Amino acid sequence: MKIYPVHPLTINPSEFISIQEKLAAQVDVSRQIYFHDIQTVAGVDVAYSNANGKEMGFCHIAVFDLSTMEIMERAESLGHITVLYMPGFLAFRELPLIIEAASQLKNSPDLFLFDGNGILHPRRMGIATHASFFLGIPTIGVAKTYFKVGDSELTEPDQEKGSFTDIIESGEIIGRVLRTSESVKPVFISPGNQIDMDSSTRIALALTGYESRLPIPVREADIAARVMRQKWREDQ
DNA sequence: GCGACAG
DNA sequence: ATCTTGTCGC
Repeated sequence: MKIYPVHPLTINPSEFISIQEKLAAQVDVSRQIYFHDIQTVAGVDVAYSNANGKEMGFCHIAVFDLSTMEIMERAESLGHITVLYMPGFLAFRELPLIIEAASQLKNSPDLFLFDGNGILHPRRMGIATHASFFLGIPTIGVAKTYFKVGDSELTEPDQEKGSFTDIIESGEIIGRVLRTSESVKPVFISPGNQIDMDSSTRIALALTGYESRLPIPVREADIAARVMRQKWREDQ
C-alpha cells in the first residue's frame, strides 16, 4: 500500500513535541464510519526482545476480511529499536517498523486498529493518530491501560458488554472506557484520525469476540508478533 | 523533590 | 513492553 512521507521516521527527540503539535492541527475526528461501509480491517502490534543491552522490535500487521473474518493478508518487519520508551512519544519508537511493514501490504485496508491511543494523548497525537498521516486511512486506538491526560478522571462503566463512559478533558471527549465483554477489564478507545468517537467505539466493540477483551485484529497482531520473536530467538 | 507513566 | 512460578479463583 502507499505510504505518505509525512516526515523522516528517524527524528531527533528535541523535535518530538513540535512534530506532534504540527500534525495535531490537521486531525479530523468528525467522520462517521459504519461497520457495513468497511470490508477490511488491519490490526497492528509490536513485540520486543532485550538482549545484552540491545533491543529488537517485531511488528506484525494482520488484515481481516469483515465478511468472513478470515485473514486476507499479513505483513511483518523487524529491527533494532533505538528510541527509548517515553510516555507520550510511543509513535517515534514504533512507527519505523510499523510503516515498513505497512508498505509491504499488497492491498490497502479500509481501517487500522492500533495497540495504544489515538487522540487520548496530551497533544491529541497518540500512535494511532500519528500513524494515520503516513497511512492516509482511518485509524482507531485501543489501549489496554489508562493513560491519564491532564485532569481527565475515570468513571467505571457498567459490567455489561458494550457499556462505556467518556474520558473528558477541558470539556472535550477524548476517549472512552469501553467494556468489550461482560465483567472483564475495560479497554480505552479513542479515534486516531479520519473517524469519530462513536464510530470508533462501535467498531471496536463489533470486532471483539469472546476469546479476548481486545478487538480480534489487535489480538491477532499481538499473538503473531510474539510468534515472530520466538522464531527469531530460535535462530540466534 | 514527588508522583504519574499508552507500549 | 519484558523478566518469570506458582497459585487463587471461577
